[in-house]
Amino acid sequence: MSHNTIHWFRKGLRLHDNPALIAALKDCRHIYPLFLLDPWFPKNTRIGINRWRFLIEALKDLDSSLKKLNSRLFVVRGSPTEVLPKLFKQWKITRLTFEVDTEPYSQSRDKEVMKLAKEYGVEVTPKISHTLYNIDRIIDENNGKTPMTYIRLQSVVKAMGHPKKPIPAPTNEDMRGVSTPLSDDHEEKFGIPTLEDLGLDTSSLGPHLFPGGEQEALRRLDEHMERTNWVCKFEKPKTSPNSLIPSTTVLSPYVRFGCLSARTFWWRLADVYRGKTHSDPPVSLHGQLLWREFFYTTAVGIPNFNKMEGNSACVQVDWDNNPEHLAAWREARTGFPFIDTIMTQLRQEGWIHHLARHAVACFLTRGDLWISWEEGQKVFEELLLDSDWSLNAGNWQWLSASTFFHQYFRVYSPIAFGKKTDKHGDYIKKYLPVLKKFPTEYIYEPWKAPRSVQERAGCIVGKDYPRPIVDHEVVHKKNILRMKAAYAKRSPEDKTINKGEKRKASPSIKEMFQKKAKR
DNA sequence: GTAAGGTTGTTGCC
DNA sequence: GGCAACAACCTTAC
Repeated sequence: MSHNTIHWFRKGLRLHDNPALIAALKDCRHIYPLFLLDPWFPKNTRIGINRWRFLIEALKDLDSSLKKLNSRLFVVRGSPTEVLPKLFKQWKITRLTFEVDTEPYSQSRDKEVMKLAKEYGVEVTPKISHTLYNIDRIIDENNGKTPMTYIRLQSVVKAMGHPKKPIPAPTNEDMRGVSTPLSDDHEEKFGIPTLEDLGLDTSSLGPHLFPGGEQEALRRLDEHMERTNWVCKFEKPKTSPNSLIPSTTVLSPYVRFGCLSARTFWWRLADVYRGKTHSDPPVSLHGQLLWREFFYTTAVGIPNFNKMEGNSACVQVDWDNNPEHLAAWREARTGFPFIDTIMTQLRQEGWIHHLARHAVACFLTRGDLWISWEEGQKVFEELLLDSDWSLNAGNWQWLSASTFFHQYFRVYSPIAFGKKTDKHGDYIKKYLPVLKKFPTEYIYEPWKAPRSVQERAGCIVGKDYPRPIVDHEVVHKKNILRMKAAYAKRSPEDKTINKGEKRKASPSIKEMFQKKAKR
């Protein structure tokens, strides 16, 4: 049978290692590569302007790659459950393919869509390619329990064998006998909108440091993989949070949108490692991909993963409600130059180093301001190009010592931490020009500078740059005691998500489909 | 029940 | 630059 197929792009904005797309082209007459601008996302999540730009660029790149295969991308605005049935009818669709997405909204959306597809007699083929492994299987292989430590996850996936090898992008050979019906008004009806078309305010767009798209992703991957010595020696904790040129790969935004396949990344690293001495997980680059896998797994296994309440793995903390402090943190005016610099870089450029994320996350939550990690999660969701539902929630829980990480007495100093890798404060001077003339001695704590020094630097603390909003020395000690109290309140059954019976079986979309297909 | 280990803390001393 | 002390959490493995 010759199918009319929609391949629905959501994440996975790429042609390489895209098994659902390859499946779409099999026994296919007409292929419709589709992207839906689902209003649910801007309504229920935060998408900053830099993230929008990255997405639009990724779509443009996809369209240009599809053109080379004599196809095009169809961009349609509207909710999937409304748009897809119309397209099923209009295009006489018999098959729908897409990449599995484990986020809660995606899961419920896809279940609805699969129900509709059945009504319309459309066959559905979901494929796993966003993660290294089938996340449901990781939990199954761990006796139905969510792995709560990285070491546990490592031993589970080790027993599962290597991640699958990536598959190549479709070629003109794969496209033989397959066509995309295009109308003369394709651009008007299905073209990729500009940021202006979407009614977005582009005045706060930052410098264009990380253009979106698969081609850019693969180019950057090649560039980094050529640095074999650097790749083999990579140890995450030893990279610098405040170097002027990123000390890590910054491939995360590309992996987030699926412009780069995690499996492609994994196997390219394996090629570099082969026959050489190299670092290992958790600190190696392979280790970083496994951290991603870890948080994807816990996000599936732990209900209410992006919240404190109703999240049984999460320590329940009496966080303060302090809108002034929250705004100061978000808007880079805490009075701590290291913190304000990181928040400035985040807002302008959409990326900050992992350890810089640690510093500002600790500061907002258990370190200084005692504000809920959920508030920080919202800000990162908006501003980080690589912000991802599972990873964002997981890392905020980690840093706030709410879940996974429990050594709450280890507190980052907003003054000392940055000095380790940037003694002179060059990073601060780059992003906070108001402090540019401050002598090195006071760059991390300008409020300590004598008045004459402040005057010479052309920056009076309290007037041109804020005074620190808290006394770190006092407040961090107090907060350690508050954490101690929060931990003491935990009842024994709070202490582990896996106490009691196994996680009730909730079959993945792929498994549901397989079960249906067998009938 | 206990010991070991946990990506990535800070300070002060040598 | 290395090391101990600081205070002491959790999960896992035995």
